[in-house]
Amino acid sequence: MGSDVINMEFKNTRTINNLDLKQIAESGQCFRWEEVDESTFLIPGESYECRDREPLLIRQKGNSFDVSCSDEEWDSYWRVYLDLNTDYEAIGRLIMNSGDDHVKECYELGSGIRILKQDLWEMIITFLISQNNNIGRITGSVKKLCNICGHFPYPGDIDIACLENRELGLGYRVKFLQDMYLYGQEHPELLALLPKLSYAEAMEELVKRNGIGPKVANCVCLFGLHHVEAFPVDTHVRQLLDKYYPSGFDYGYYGSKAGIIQQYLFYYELKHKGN
DNA sequence: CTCCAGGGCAGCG
DNA sequence: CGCTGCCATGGA
Repeated sequence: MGSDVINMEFKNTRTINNLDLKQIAESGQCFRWEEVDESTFLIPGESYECRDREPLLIRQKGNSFDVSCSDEEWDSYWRVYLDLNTDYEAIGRLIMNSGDDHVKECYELGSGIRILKQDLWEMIITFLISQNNNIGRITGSVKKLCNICGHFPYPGDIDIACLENRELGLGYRVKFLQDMYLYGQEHPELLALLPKLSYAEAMEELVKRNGIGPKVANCVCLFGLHHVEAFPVDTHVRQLLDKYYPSGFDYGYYGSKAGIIQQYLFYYELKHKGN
């Protein structure tokens, strides 16, 4: 994909507040952004619904962003992908009025993070791979998975036997992916159904699948279905909750936006572990 | 060498 | 219900 960059040029400049590409790239929600340089990223554009969408080259200078796509592509896809329709100013005010010093510190560090609306199938597969794994290895496995067919493999795109290739580094998760790809082939209605469901209904449906438990399902809900009330608790979040909130975290205060707060907390925790 | 990573499952009691 | 051992793999 890197060779695409030399053939791309910026067509437009946009002003956007509360958006920091590098923070998002390091926030553990996307595994396929390609860092061209510290302020420029190449973001894959294909999705289950549109497999030939061009990638987005985007360069940040403060709150000014050079982008490679047309106005139409921006309005029909990238604006939603980058969650620009959500009022992050309001979330900042909510945090500042919370009386929670730790959340304020996390927000100070990662206020440019947004919850991306990524491809649903990609999130299902990616977060199946993520279980009991680390971000570097997840990134590697996803990249090698995409190299098989030149884009992220959707149901039917790959022979599931090739998932056993040790080169992919999937470990014991091979069975989970094979089961998921088989189910996706036999039940193509799943990807149309899930977006119609409520958060609770989507959770219930997702955890039926082999290898998807509460944490993976929450990540799919948060990053693939944009249920921003979803609050995934992984090993990092478990540790930070025990460390900073021994008497309990006030989820209720943030209501339907708790998942966004979770991402600020997660990013801060990751940063303070030397990632 | 052990421990850990954006966990979940099966097998217990 | 909750608890425990196990599941591949590679980097620290």
